[in-house]
Amino acid sequence: MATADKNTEKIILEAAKIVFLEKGFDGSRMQEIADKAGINKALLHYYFRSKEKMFDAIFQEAFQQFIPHVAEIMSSDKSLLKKIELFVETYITMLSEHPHLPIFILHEINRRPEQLVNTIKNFGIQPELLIESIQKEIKKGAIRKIDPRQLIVNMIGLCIFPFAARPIIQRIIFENDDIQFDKFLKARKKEVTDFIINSIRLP
Amino acid sequence: MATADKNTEKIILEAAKIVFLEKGFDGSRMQEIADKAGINKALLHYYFRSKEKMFDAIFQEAFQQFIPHVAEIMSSDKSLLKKIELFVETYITMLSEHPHLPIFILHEINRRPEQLVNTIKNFGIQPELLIESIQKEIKKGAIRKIDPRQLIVNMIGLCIFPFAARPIIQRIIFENDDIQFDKFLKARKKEVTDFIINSIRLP
DNA sequence: GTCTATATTGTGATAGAC
DNA sequence: GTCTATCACAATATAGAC
Repeated sequence: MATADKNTEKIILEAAKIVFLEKGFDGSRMQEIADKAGINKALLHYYFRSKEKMFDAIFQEAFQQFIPHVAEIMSSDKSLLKKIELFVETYITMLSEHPHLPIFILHEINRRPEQLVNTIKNFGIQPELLIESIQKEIKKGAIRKIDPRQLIVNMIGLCIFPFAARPIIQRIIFENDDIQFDKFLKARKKEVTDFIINSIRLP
Repeated sequence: MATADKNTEKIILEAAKIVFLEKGFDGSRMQEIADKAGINKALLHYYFRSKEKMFDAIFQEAFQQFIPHVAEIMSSDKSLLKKIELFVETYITMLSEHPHLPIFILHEINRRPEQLVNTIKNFGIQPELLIESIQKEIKKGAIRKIDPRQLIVNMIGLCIFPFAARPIIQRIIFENDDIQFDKFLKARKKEVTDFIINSIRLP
């Protein structure tokens, strides 16, 4: 694992990320992270002082990835259909590359909401921008009347849920076939886009 | 907590359920469960032998609740609109009463998929029934062409996601206001129903 | 910076009295 | 059935040599 040239801190962070994302804070062991990084436990503490501080570093990075950076997409001058298509496409692609992200973030935030909420605040997420941009579309008469917050939750939920529930869905619907499920995810990009577009078009 | 008349096993199970659902298996402590049940640790082992066996009892019950018992609803002779409305209404109401259920199930299954999948198998969930019933609607020309599996995932995801992501949504969109968020959930029943109906109606 | 050895506390589980 | 006391080991963290 200790791939030659990289500095130790990076190597540790990579190992920690894998373990934390798969097992969560409570289920992770410093020993396992050390093993995966090819070093010993003491070094972990030398670089990060405590398990919690190490976790915080990982969580911060993971959360930033998890929250869709949707402001740019939505504030561009593309058509609404294109915007939504781009959002869904981008988000599902990213999640395919980091499939553990959803349950990790969801579970950890649920464990320590007050504590981790500070981390959130620093990112300056502004849902108002997105909400306004949706409201504009409604006023223009481009889409039907809908609570923008409901729409946002729908869009994000439709993208995230299959990843958070993958072990269940794959086993119950796809008889635990990886390839089948991957096909399902690929098809899902268009499927979700269509689903959203249809649901907000005028009656 | 030890409310007089109930037998000890029930009392333990209730305490265990609260702790496990909030903190997960890895984050839960036998001591905390004992405290909440108003007894001592030794009794937990007297009744359940191990933490794992106790957890299994809780998980089994929780999972049964989590999987929507949708077969009855979908195989009735109500209109499709009514079926979907009933499904969404029932499911969101149940989740409102057990808000920790989604992340708990999602996280635990992700931790030990192989192990917990056996528990699933015993429930004899048959998605084929639901899939067929959707396909019938498509053939009738009642709804547009859509992969039934995608539609099922959409329906369930739209219901579950706000609960799994509640701590984030509530803080980012609702400035951590409980009442606002509850209103949002209440409105969501109609909102999700409309969203689905619109998205599958014929072009 | 990196290691070995060790301190210290936490935690699941059992023994045995009542 | 329920309790107290205790075991055995796991896990975070630190001390100190190199």
